This record gives sequence, C-alpha cells and structure tokens, in this order.
Amino acid sequence: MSAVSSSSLCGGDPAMRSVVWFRRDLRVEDNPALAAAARAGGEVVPAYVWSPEEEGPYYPGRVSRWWISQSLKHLDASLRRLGAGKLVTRRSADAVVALLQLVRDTGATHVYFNHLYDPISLVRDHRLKEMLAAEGIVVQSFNADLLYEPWEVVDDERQPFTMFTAFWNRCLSMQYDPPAPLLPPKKINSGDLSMCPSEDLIFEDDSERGSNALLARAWTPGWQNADKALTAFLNGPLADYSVNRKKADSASTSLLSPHLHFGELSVRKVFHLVRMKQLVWSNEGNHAAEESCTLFLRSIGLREYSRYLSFNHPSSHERPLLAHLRFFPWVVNESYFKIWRQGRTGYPLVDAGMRELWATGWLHDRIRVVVSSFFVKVLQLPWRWGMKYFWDTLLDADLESDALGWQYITGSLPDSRELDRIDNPQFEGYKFDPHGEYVRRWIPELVRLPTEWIHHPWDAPVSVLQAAGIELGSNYPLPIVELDAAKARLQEALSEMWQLEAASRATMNNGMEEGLGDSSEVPFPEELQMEVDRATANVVMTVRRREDQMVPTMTSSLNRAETEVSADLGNSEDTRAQVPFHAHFHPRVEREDMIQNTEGPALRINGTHQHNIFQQPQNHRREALAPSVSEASSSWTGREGAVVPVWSPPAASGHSETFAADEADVSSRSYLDRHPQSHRLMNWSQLSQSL
DNA sequence: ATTAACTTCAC
DNA sequence: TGAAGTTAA
Repeated sequence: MSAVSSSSLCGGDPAMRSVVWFRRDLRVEDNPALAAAARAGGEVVPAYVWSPEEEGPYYPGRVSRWWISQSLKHLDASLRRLGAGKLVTRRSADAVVALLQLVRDTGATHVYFNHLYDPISLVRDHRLKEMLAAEGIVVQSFNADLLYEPWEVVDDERQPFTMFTAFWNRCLSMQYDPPAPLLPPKKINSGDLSMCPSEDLIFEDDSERGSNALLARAWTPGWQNADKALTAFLNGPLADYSVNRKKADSASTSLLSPHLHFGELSVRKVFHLVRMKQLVWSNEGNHAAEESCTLFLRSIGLREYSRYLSFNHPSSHERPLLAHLRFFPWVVNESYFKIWRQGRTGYPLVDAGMRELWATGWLHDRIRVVVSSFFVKVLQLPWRWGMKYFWDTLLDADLESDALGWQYITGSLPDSRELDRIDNPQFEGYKFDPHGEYVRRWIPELVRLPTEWIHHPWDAPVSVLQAAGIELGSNYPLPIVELDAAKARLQEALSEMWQLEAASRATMNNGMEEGLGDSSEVPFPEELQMEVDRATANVVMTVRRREDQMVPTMTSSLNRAETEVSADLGNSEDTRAQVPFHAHFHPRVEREDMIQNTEGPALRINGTHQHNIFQQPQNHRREALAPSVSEASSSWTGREGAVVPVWSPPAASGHSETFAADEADVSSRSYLDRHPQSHRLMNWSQLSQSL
C-alpha cells in the first residue's frame, strides 16, 4: 500500500475524519465507538484489521475464521445501508502499524474503538493510544462488551472480587444500571473511500471450504441474525431454561455465544431484554420462568467474570491463578490427548461429546464440563492443551471464557471445584443423558446397546454386548484409564505438588528469586501449533494430514466400522431435530486447521516473555484510571471515552498477592489464608508431607 | 414450630 | 465436599 499522504488518496479534505476500528464488536447497534464517531460529525471510516499473528498460539481456528468472514460481510452491508462507504480492511502482523498507516492514508484526526480485555489487546490498545496521541490524533475508546467495566466492580475495600458469586451479586446490585443500548446511527457519511486502499482478507484455504459450507447451513453470523436468534430465544426456550439446561442435547440453550463472542450482540441489550421478561414473568407468578432468567443471566455473568479475571490477571489463560497448581505434575502424554480428541476414551458420554465437538464445533455447556473434567482429572493432561483444543475447534471459542472454564475445572480458582474430586462419567451420563440418546447419536457403534448399559458398556454381560454388535477393545474401546487408577494417581500427584510447592517456598524464603520448575509451562504439542510466515505476514497453511482428526470415530484398524460410521453420520442429518444445528462435516473432508508453528519468539506467548511484556512499567495505576463508583454513576457517558483498560502492574495493587500468577515472589500461602475453604486441601497436604 | 435427615448443585 | 434448600417427624 502506498504511503502517499492521504487526503488525496481517499477523496476530499473534510474538516474532520474519524476511523472506527472494529474488532470483536461487529455490530451497528449499541456500538458506542461507532455512535461517537457518527455523533462527532465529519466523515467516518469504518475499518477492520486482520492481524491474527498477534494472538501468538491462539491463532483463530477454522470455524472462528469462517465466522469472522461471514460477520464482516454482514457488517459491511449494514454500514453501506447507513450510507457509509465500504468497510476498509487491512492485513498486517501488527494492528497498530496497520492502523497508523490507515490514519495517514485517510488523514483522519480521530480514532474510535471499543474495549477488549484479553491480555494481548490490553497491551496493544494501550500502545496504540500512546502512538496515536504522539501523532496528535484524538483517540477515544468505549465499553461495548460488558455490563460494567472491570474496574467498576469492586468489593467494600475497593478491591477486585476473587469469587464469582460475590462478583455477580455486586453486579446485580450496583448503584446504577448498565447503560441502555444505543440505537444504530441514522446516517454515516464516509466521504469518498473508493480510492482508499483495502486489502482482501483470506479466512479460509481451499481445503477448508467444504467444511465451512456445511457450517453455513447451521449458523448465520451477522449482527442482525444475532438479534433474530436473541428474539427467538427470548420468546421460546428461555422460559424453560431452568428445566432444560441439564440435558446434553437440550433444545433450550441460547446458541448466542458465538454471536456474543464477536460482539454481534450487545450483552447490555440481552441483559435489558431478559430483565424485562423476568419482570413480566415475576408479575405473573411464573416462578420457573423467572428462575430461568436468573440462571441465564448468571451465564451472562460468567462471561462478564471471564473478562474481569483477564483484566485483573492477564496471565489467566496460561498460568493457574492458585500458585500451588503450578507444581502439579501433569501427565504429558500426547497419545492420551489424541484419544481424547478422537472420542475413543471408552467412556461413552465423554466420547460422544468429543465427537460432537469435532463434527460440529459445538458442545453443550454441561458436556464441556464433563469432557474437560475428564481431561484434567482422569487423564491428568495439562489443562492448557485442552483449552487450546477448545480454542481450535469451538465455534464460540473465547479465550477469556475458556480460561475461566478450564481454571475452574482444574481447581486453580478460589471458588473452583476441588481438584481431587473426580466426577464419574457414568453417573453424569445418566444425569445429563438419561436415555442414552445423545450417546447413540454421536457414537453409532453403541446404537444397539440398551440404556441400562449405555453409559457403562464395560459392565454389560457378554450376551448383551454381542447382541448389540459390540466387541469391547475392538470396535469400541475399553476405558482408557480406570477411575480408581486415576484417583490413586491423582492423590500421588497432589502430594507431589504440595511437596514441590513447599520446597519452592523454602527456596524463595532463602532469598532465591525464582521458585522451582513450573508445570504450567508444559509446551503445546507440536500438532497444536501453527506455522507463521512472518516475512509475508501470511499464515502458511502447512498441509498436514491429521488422520486422527478427520473421522470422529474408530481406530484406523477398523475400516469397516469407519465406513459404517460415516454413512451413519450422514444419514442422521434429518433425524436430529433436537440437536441445535445440522452441520455435519463429511468425515472425509480433509482439514488442516492445525498448523505447525515455527514462528520466532517475538510473538510467542510463553511464560517468561509474556511476563516481560506485562512487567514493562506503566504509569497508570488502576486507581488512577478507574473513576470511583459514585463518580461513574453521575458522569458515565462523559467519561467513558476517556477510560482505557490498562493492565496495572501487580506490585501496585495490594490485592494481587492472593493470586500467584501476578507476582514472582508470591506463594499460595497468602491465598490460602484468604480462602479458608482451601485449607482442607492444605491440611491434607501437610498430613501427607509428614508421612 | 423446630430440628434433623435428606437432596441438590456447585463457575 | 458442604452450603442451601426441602421434606419428614
């Protein structure tokens, strides 16, 4: 793109021109940045920068990329309808560089965008503000993603909450309501953008096209479609949410999460509409429906909390927040990992979930808990591997939400479930899938097994298995790990973890700066990494035949069964009315969304480098940035444009010491003092150490 | 009415 | 596991 200066390139020379930088706020309605630009008058240049290399290992997976591409088309059409020129798109390995260039190209004097709270965005956006300010450009950023900004929600000591329930209760009882949703601007004038260079963005390669075409049958990205989905949910499934949400293939999930992830839907709109429904139902005395609203809003609350955690603890996607978990000796076993991905663990509910995830990019919330809990507690694989796999495959992959979910499952949050409690997939199976319909849908080889045995085929009499055409260990696996063995290994691992933790604390008390080794730094398996050609800033789709991933089913030794299965998956399409959508990837479709990573260290997110990024001194303390709550209620709109979420150095924050992730010299002791419910674990460990 | 036993569900 | 809510006595 030419560096020729600007106004000439992009037409006229208006008094004022603004760039609106779209990211994960791909909507026209209730978009404060867009509204502010439109309100300011002058010309508005809507822009999108595709810079996935910035995400390091979290390069968006195939389904995520497909969603973005569709959503951008929709956004572009909407903007044009409002009178704007095209959505200007740029491709770069560095969004800040691309944006500076765009500002120069257009001669813009103002830049508007909405806040993001993932660690990379926090740093990048701060840098952007500084660089633009240095060039005399006015930058304003807004909250478009949350009910309340993370720094607004604090406890009585004005410290961030460390437990979800308390956090959410506070959100629900704030002095002021979340801002009411904004209407779309009536008119956007972009001036003449015909000469403003835009780059074609490539979100899929040839091999992905077939699978993506199937996605389009089940999902329609785009903010107006998101809005329709919301309306449909409010008028239908929401009322029964409290009853139905427990079923594995429940028809009453909202299916809004991918829309929310890309900001096609404003949570504030969702919140207000659900609240209104709730009032109506409450007045009618419909308690079940009222409760449904409470529960659904809670899941919105969890999404809020994930941003809250990420803002307050930017390493939460890669390091356990509770320090002792860093010493957990994970089982580094790629073959277990592969078996889990393929859905061949021998536990039907787990396998069904993994195959659904693979085939559709979707998984019911409950089943996410089942498969991730199995991953962490039975297989004891490093949780970040599982999280990365979710990132690569889920349609609603969301770094903040997934980090919260996996840390919760791993027992590394103050309010986590205990790590040493293994959930039994068999019991969960009868709970979430009492008739085995879900299992039979996704594991064709078990279709003929009676419900009595469907969740524990290993206990079934030989005659029953024979009648069902099942030969355990042959066409359906025996359990990969027995639960008793898992429990035993888990106890050993925990005891080892506490010993290491104690040793590390002793080392640090002796004046050493660093503690002992950190098991949270287990690298991703190579096949989960990607290859980025930095020179061209294009991701090179290294074609790797990942046969283990192509068919969500049998071992390769069983070709006969494999054929049956693919036929079955195809046929079942019209019989799956209850399943939220009907996308089936043909099992033979070849895909290589996993790409190998040989990129240099600059963008790599590993423990140390990441740490350095955040250790860079930043002048702004959260206290300095965050207005007081009372202030906020009175002058919200006037001030919001001035506030940027800037990660505050942990040392400056008195509270951070409860979370080891933020400071090198912090042990889990302080956390344990603060969170009495963990003392049980602590006492147990002391006991085991004294043996 | 008050307590104890029993069930449910966790972010 | 244990807090909260529910039922039974």
